[in-house]
Amino acid sequence: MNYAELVFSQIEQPSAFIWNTMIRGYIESSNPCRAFHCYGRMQSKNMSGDNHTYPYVLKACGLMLGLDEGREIHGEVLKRGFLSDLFVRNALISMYCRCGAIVCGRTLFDGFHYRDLVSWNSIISGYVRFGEMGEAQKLFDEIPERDVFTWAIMIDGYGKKLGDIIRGRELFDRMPERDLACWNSMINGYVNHGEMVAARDLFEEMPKRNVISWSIMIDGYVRFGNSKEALNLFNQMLHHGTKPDNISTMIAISACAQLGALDQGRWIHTYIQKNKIILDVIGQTALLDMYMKGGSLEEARTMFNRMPERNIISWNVMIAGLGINGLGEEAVELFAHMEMLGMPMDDLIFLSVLTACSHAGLVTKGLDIFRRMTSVYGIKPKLEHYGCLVDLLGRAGQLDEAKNWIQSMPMKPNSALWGSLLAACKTHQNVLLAEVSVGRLVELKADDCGVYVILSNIYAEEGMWEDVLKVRKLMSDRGIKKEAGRSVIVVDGEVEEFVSGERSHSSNKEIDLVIRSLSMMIMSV
DNA sequence: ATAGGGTTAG
Repeated sequence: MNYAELVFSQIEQPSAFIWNTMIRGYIESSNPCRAFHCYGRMQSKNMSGDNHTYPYVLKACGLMLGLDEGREIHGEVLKRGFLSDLFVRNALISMYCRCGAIVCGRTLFDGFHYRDLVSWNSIISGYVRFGEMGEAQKLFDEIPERDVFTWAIMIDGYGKKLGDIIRGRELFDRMPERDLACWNSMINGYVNHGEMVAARDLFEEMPKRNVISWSIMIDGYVRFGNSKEALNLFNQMLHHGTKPDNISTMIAISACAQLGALDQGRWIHTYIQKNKIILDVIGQTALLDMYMKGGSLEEARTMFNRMPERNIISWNVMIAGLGINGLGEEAVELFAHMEMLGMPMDDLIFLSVLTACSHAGLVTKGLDIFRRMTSVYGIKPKLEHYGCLVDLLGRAGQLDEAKNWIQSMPMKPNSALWGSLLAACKTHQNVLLAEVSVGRLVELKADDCGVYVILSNIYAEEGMWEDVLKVRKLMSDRGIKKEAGRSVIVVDGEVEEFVSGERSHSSNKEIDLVIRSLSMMIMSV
């Protein structure tokens, strides 16, 4: 497109066809705003659009959700008598439907008797987009003939999160011939409803797959917490010879991040570079996150420093990661840098920086940031922020101060908050507050083994042996057991999950795995 | 030329 712009700028008087080509180019490179702007330039050069221009420009308006701009074009269409053109009319209907002005689209649809399948499909898709399946179904029943688009639009609508997947499947089974997009829509419908087994069945059954089919499945597994299967599927996709694109690689990276699968993540990163896949900020942030979650602070730093564009989430990943790795000072510095740049702030960034403060024992700094959060940025602290504050004060031994915050906070403390207070009580030997915390944890049904171990340790240190025994007995009465640590690595292209204290792997392979995953194990504990 | 399929990260 850059090259096209260069050539275009050298043409003295571009024809309408050339203008149209430029506008189409912007749309195809997902730049509808520039497409619209290009049309503006065309007009300012006293070039008027032809019957091909309007559908393009209207599509741009629809894509950028520019209802006002779309109305403007509508006016011109009327003025120049293009409303009799079916293509232009359909484009107007589609524009209104995309922008949410379905009534306007419907008026146009009803106002003319010359309609084709595109008119019908456009208006049906408008109702589908805004969840009005009833009206969509009505039109679907009235339509004189249907093509593969018509069916696909309906299947897609029923496959939405709140849609009726059963009816979607009925349509899918009824339709005369299915193309790839229909299969993908149906599978995506199951994924949206969390029915991964049904999705997988269809996926295995479908005659042909493309990168979108694979992405839908891989994304589904990531979304429902089965990143291990997501990575297996991603590897299968490569094996099948389907080339991943920016979206599918990004999904795979987030799977790696979720698993802490650093090696596989690195491999994908290299693959991206080798195959000249262009990742946007989001994809790059996913990589950054993957390195952070994989514990490679150095690679994360390099990634962050080389990013041409960073948004609040990129900063957040960095600040949170530094904090978790004990580099609170650096996290706070980064946060200060953000403030200096006048970056927009949200509640999550404060959560990260407060966590960093508490891990590094930066009490004064943390309190200051907490105060500025409301006074300067107008962000109301949530339960999690109070949790950070309590953690911060607790770790620093200011247990009474922590207790005061708990008492004055406007919401009910949760188990994480009591848990962190309990941990602080252990560090700073406070039996009374520890007992209160355990009491609350029991109330919240969050009394796992760690809670009792801590409590009995506190008693032990105070020499309160009877209480120690009481706790131990309570534990066995309640059948509380120690939970296993988990970690995941990739061996010979297979994703393996590890559960410490469990012998699920064959013995010689297991030894190999143990050696190769030692560092992962340490990190996951 | 206008209508349908994966949009994501903390």
